[in-house]
Amino acid sequence: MFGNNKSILYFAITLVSVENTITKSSRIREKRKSSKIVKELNKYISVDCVIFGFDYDNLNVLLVDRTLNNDVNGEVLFSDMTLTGNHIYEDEKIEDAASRVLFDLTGLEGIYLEQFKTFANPDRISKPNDRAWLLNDGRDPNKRIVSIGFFALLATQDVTLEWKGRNVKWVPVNEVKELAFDHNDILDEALIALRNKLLQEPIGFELLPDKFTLSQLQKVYEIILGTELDKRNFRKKVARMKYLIPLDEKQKGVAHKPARLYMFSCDVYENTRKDIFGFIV
Amino acid sequence: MFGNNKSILYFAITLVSVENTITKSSRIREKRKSSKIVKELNKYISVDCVIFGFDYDNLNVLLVDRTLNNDVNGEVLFSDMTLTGNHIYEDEKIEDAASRVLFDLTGLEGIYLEQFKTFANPDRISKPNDRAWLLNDGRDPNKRIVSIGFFALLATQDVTLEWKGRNVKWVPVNEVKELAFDHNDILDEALIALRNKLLQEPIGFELLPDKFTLSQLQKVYEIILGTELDKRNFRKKVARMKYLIPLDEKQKGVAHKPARLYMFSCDVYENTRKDIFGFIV
DNA sequence: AATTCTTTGTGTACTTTATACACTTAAAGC
DNA sequence: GCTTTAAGTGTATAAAGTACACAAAGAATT
Repeated sequence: MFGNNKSILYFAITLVSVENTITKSSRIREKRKSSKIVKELNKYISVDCVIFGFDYDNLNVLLVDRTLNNDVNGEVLFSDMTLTGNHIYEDEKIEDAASRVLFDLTGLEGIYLEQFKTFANPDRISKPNDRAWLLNDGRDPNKRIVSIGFFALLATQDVTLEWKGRNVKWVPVNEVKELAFDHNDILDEALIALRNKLLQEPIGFELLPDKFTLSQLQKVYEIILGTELDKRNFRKKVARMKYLIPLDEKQKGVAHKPARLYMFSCDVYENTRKDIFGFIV
Repeated sequence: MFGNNKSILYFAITLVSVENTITKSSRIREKRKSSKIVKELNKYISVDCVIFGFDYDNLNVLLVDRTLNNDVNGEVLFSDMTLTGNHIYEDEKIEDAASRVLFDLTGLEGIYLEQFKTFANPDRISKPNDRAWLLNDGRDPNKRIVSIGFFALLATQDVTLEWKGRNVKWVPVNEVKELAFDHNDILDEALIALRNKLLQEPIGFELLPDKFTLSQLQKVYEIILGTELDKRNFRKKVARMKYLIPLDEKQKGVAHKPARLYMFSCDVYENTRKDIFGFIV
């Protein structure tokens, strides 16, 4: 019934019609006008977004500067970084809150976003800096805050960072220092979830531009899984994945033999995917 | 670095010493005295436990009867079922809250429990019955409640249900009718998470008694994955899993050839597991 | 125009795993 | 001792995993 069914349904797609049928998971990356209606924020529920960005060399995570100044003399009391996140509006779905955080930072919509874990232990706001930060912000550090963790995947070159006022930047995940609150834990769990997902479903392309080369895709796997892969074997493997559509188009402006470009076809994937596979079947 | 390393570390374990080194994931199923200190419950955060129980024929889920009577004449206003769950105490970790719910219902500790998803959308308490139920209970149905979903795995025969006052029972997952709140959604997501996990890591034995036969283990996979497996191929596959330890002991009291019993060795598993495996490596 | 540099793109032999398939054996109940 | 029931085992074929090396394409340099 499940299992590795070899005679799977397979939709033939000609190279001519490819551009029409291919989207990033049927969602489109585009800008929109911010049409946020100001409503009341829920004080107890927040979403934290671990926004991963790939730049061909590193897996990066988007971090926000958190600097607390002395009210009187302006002296810097401490300065560190946090993951991106926000409290949710009272009538807002949590997925929408995560999309909103992402949109406010990147101006992008429709990018890959997945809930991976929730953090709600009573001691998650216990460090002095965290308490001082919340107090300064008029919040009660003794109240438990539930943080629902999402991770997002995008190509760094697809995004021009825009966050009014606060400093936000890409940091390679293996260069991340001590973060605010329990954000190191959240990042660690996001990485675990990302690795698992990457081994389970074809989401590697979400970290690349719409058109990508096989070497770029291979690099995604190598960097995130921390392993080296053989080029020929990797290509043999992806050749079996009919949803990776070769285009009649090549890389431009590279000082070497230009590679063929590929796209991911969500349609083909949905129609050819095996139900489940892994440990036993 | 990762990948399918064939020369994996392997601890030889003789049949003589097996009983000492084998536990259910190093945790012990035992009873304890309830030592709950009554503290304040957080009104906004709850845990819902999808408690799965396997009985060799079905995958069951533990459900609680929810009947609302008219205060005046005692007439039954409605009667349906819910998943098991509770709000958390103000100083309690969410994993501890889930363990507590489980312990209160089953008297068991140390059983497999995993956070799988959080449910917090604003419309999750919108059905009239749900609102009436909360009102009757002195709670505000307009306040958003975050529910952190956990699933638990156990063998139904390991547990004698004990919940003072309220009716609680095992229901086969494919016979579950409409549940309270968004509990059908939660159950569906728990099933998806269970299937994924079952294909990813050896947790099937968590649904069986400590000592089990290979046919019982096979049945776990068949029922949960909804597929039929070939007996010889299944055994060939588990023969490679060194953490399934054959015992010098056989089934008793069965009207046919008794099967050899096996145990899961958490030690061997931890020492021989490949780091990650699946889609690409 | 020729040379260098860099990355692309391809094939084969071997090993391991997956799949399909049927009969004998052990114990209990009658 | 005969029947019933599930346990336990092997082989042949197909598919996938793994290890490994060199020619070709374009850009940059001389």
